[in-house]
This record gives sequence, structure tokens and C-alpha cells, in this order.
Amino acid sequence: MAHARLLDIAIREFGSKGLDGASTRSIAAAARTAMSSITYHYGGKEGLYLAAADRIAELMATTMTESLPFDEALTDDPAAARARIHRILGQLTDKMASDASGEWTLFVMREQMRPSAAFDRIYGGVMGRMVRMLADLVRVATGQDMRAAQVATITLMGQVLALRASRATCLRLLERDALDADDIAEIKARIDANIDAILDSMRGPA
Amino acid sequence: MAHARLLDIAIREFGSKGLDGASTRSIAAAARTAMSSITYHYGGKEGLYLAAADRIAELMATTMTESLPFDEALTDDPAAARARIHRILGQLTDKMASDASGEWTLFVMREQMRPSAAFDRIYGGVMGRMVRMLADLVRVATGQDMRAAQVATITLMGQVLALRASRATCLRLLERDALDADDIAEIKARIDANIDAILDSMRGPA
DNA sequence: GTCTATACTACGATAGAC
DNA sequence: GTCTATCGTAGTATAGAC
Repeated sequence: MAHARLLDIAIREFGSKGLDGASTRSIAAAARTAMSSITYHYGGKEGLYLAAADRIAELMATTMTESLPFDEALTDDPAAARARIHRILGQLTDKMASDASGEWTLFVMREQMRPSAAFDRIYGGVMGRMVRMLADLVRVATGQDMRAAQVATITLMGQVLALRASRATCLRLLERDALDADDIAEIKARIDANIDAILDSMRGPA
Repeated sequence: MAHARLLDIAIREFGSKGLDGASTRSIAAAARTAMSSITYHYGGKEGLYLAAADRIAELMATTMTESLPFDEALTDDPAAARARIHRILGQLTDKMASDASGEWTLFVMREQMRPSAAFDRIYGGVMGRMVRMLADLVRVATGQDMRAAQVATITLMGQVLALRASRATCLRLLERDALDADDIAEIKARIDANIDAILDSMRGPA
């Protein structure tokens, strides 16, 4: 299917150059199709951009659903909530540490920095549900109010995000060319320990 | 001075569109100068790109030097090391939370994801020194080996980084249009508490 | 649905006036 | 040092063949 290839390349091109900077010509050429097929299928450059955002939301969904039990009932057991936090952030760490998600990372980062209509499509999908679920789980796990839980959620996610958002810095600090399985395991162990330390510190002086 | 204006605009344009995507024409026009002045002063598009990277390294240096005591002797007192970690990450949080640094964030992010020669210029400056100093301070503060300290440093920085790298998500989760002083104070308090919780958890079972 | 052909605008580099 | 003029290339959009 030419559509899938076109969207994959569009995500990479728009990610690295933005809506204005990317060129439909080179996207079409890389997808081995005529440029006018973009007009035909997506109505033009902007349509392709939004379709790329939808595709990212879709990829995020298939990537994260295993650890995101949207259908499970909300728990009010602190220990169960904490276990779910570990599971979600653990899987997120795997994805951030792998090279596979690198293609759409820049696309999302740009939208994080200067949100457009495309951000609504991404955040409106699994991403928004995930962060809200995380915040709620932190609330249950700590007994704090929602506001404190939201702030803590941001710091918890940040630890995972660092692997992508400051990838080159991480590699230089660790003196690595790429993260191998041992590196990732060590980082995950550190993050798991940090999660417990942070949640404990919030539960103590409630 | 036209050079400063040219570099400021170059940072924003290259940041949002990348080396290929950005256009010297629009950069020159926004700086109210002729496009050929870029060739004259920087030798061309790539020269301007590298000069923009140097300018970012310079901005980072002036931004962070107050909390980065490069001239102070390295301490071996865990409490003093911890205090320095708080000071560095506290100032970094202020910068990440403010809107001012938003201009060059995308430039650096892109280089983090796909490093070019420009990343060496940025990391080779204050940035590299800062992360190495942080790792060393974590080592002293916890008594762990350097490797464990490096991994922990990544997670510590990540908490701060989240404010920029996932800015729009943070704002949506907190239901804010922008972070006000109270928000920032609350986030800083959370990060300070997290730093202590994480360092304590590392010092305990050495 | 996918392609070629085309119209028009914008790109980076460079030469040369001043 | 800063400008305009120009060259060859590449950009989006659109019309129309098949």
C-alpha cells in the first residue's frame, strides 16, 4: 500500500523540517509516487501533515495499549495503582530507549513546542488518556490531591522522556554509541527505584 | 549590530525547519538585510548554521554560569554536593519553565535526535561540563560509582527537561495556558523533594 | 487512481556596483 | 560591508492524459 509508505516518509520529513520546511516533492519521490497523489489523497501539504499526525496517534495507540488498561476499573488500592504506574512507565521507557520511535519523536517534539491543529489529534488520542491515567494513579498511590499528583506525574514522565529528548547528551555522558540491553536494564532499574522513592516521599508527609 | 539579529533569527528558523528546511532568504529578510550578507559573513548557509550553534552555546553559558561554580574546588562532602545539585537543577528549572529559552530549544532538540557537527559545538561548551559536573556531584552525594551516578543524573535532568520537551502536554495536564509563578514554585518544590528522595534511596543500600 | 506537463513562486550561490 | 541582478534548481498547485 502506497499510503502507508507515504505517511511514514511524511512523518520523518515533517518531523525534521516542519510543515513549511518539508517538501511534498521529496516526500513523494521517497515514497516512489507522483507528487500529485498527495493532492489527490490528502488535499495538499497540510492535509498530509494532519494525516501524519493521525498516523502517529495510531502508532502510539498500538504501542502502548498493552500496558494501558483503559478497560480495567479504576483502582483505589495504592499498591495496585503503584504497580500500574511501574508497568506503564516501564513500557514507555522501552519505547523511548529503542531507536524505532525516533522517526516520529521530532514531529511530536515540534508540536509540543509550538502546538498546531496536529497536536490536538495526537494528544486527543492515547497520549492524553495516558497522562491523565498516570496522574490519577499517582493520586491513588499517594493519597495526595489531583494537583500534586499532576505535578508529580510530569516529573515521573520526564525521567523517561530524557532518553529521547536529550538522547545525544545521554549517550555522551554514558560514553556510548547506542544503548544496549544492559544499559536499558540499568536505566529501567534506576527509574523503578526512583518511582518508589518519589511516591514514598509523597505518601509520608501527606 | 546586524550580526546578533541575524543569529537570533537563524536560531529560530533553523530550529523550526532544520538546516535543509530553513531558507537563507527568509532569514535575511526577517533580519532586514540582504541574503548575500550571509555568504559574506558566514560563508553560506552551513556556516550560519554552525554560527547559530556557537551562539546557543554562548547563551547557555551566560545563562547557567551563576549556578555552575566551575572554579570552586570539587567537594567530597555529600551534603555540599547535594546542595550544589539542588542549585544547578533549580536554576535549570527556571530556565526551562520560562518562555525565553523556547527559541533555541527546538534547535538543540533536533541536534539531540540527529546530531551533526553543530552538536559538538553546543555540547562541547557549558552543556557538557554541566552534565559531567552533575554526575560527579551525584557520585559524591550518594557514594555510588560513576556509572550509577551517570544513570541517575539522566533521570534527575529528565524531570527538569519535561517542562520543555513536553511543554504542551504539561500545560494540558495542568489545565493551564502558561505556567505562572505559583506553578513554577510548585514544580520546583516537587523536583527538590524528588532529588532528595532519589539521592537518599541511592545512599541507603550502597 | 496514478501519472506527465506546466505555471508560477522561491531556493542558494555568486558576480559586480557602490 | 551591503546592496541588486541573475543563474540554475526546486518548491506547490493544477490541469488533463490514460
